[in-house]
Amino acid sequence: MSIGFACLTLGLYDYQFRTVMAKNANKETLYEVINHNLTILDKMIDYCAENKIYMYRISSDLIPFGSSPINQLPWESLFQEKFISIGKKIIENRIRVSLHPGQYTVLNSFKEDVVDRAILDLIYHNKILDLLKIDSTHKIILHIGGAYQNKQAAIQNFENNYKRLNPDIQSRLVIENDDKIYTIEEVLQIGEKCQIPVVYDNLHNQINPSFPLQSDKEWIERCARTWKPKDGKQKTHYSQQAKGKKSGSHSFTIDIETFLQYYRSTNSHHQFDIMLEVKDKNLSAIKCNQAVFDYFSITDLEKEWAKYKYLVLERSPNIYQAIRLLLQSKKEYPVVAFYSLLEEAFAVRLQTSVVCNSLEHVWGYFKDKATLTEKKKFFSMLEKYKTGIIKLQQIKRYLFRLATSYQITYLLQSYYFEEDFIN
DNA sequence: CACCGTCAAGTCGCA
DNA sequence: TGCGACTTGACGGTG
Repeated sequence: MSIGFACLTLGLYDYQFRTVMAKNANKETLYEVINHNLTILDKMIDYCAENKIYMYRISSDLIPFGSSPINQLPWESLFQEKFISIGKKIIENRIRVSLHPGQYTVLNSFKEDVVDRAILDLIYHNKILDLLKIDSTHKIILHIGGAYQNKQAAIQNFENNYKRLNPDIQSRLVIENDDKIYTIEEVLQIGEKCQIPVVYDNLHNQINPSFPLQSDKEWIERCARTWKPKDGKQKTHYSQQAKGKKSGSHSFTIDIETFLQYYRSTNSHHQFDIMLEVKDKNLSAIKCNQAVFDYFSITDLEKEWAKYKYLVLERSPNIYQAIRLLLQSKKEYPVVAFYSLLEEAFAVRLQTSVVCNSLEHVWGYFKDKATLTEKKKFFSMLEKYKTGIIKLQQIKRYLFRLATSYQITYLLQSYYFEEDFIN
């Protein structure tokens, strides 16, 4: 089984997808953006393989306006070879990919034009998988849609419109319970009736539950029966509620203890795949994979530690020391303790004096190389940060520029400059 | 260069 | 009946 992440990465340099606004969507711009996005996708697949992450959701934004007449570029033929080579890489590395049309793709609408656009959008998503030349174990995940004050009629509408889809699309389509309208019981009834595999989403079920209540394990077991051999391994979605945020918001990271509890209570025989929905994306995917699979070792923890260390030092020198100690014995594999300590560190509020201490540590990489001007600039920024004139982001951006110009690989490969960690 | 409004989709809930 | 919220990250104009 596999544990994967969705669409984007954190802490990696130059892995950003580009988008285009409708008014700028001319052929030249579209060509450049699609070409760029396919290059990024190719790098993402490499990244997954290198990190032993065997599941990845491809962003629907891969081809801007991919299902809209705004995009008049014959991108399928123009980029055919690029798709094929990425597809080969996906197969060679045994990575399972998926696609997830957004909330605005509504197959069960009572407005014919909305349904037409939904079908075009599913054709677009299917086309990506076709161009990659990968089979029907690589799925397209869809929600049922609106309720329109008459759920039974709306469900019937979904079923009717599903039957209008091309069998190729049907063979790849799977349906999922959502956080507002369709519960897992309702989605299962549709899936069982129409032979559509069902993806169980634990958080959606938590906030939009089906009565009588059943355990995650029970729902997952019932969903399992909707998955046929041609569909590949059963897929599920897993996320945790962000504390203090509104219901349904995904947590920043996956709490490893909570995850393992869920994992052990549901997936002890490795019978299904898990797509994580979490803000820190690839980082939680690495964490959960390392916590579950025996093909990781202390060396892999050390590699992750190298990337996290200055983020930990800038929050808690005590936890920094504790992790150093923890990883000293090369015979153990203290994966849960390691990630629990990381989580503990990220819960610590930034304190200016501690942050400055770590900034000076990082400055250590430059102090023999930097020019006098650069040195002056850094220490003047440090003073401005101490007095609250500038933000941490600004001084880190400066250090990132230095790391780039002096090619300090160790820093450039770390998560230290990732701005999503600063809040 | 930092900051923040805008974009793009369909449904639903609240004036 | 109409309009804002919902959602998301990147774009792109402003200061």
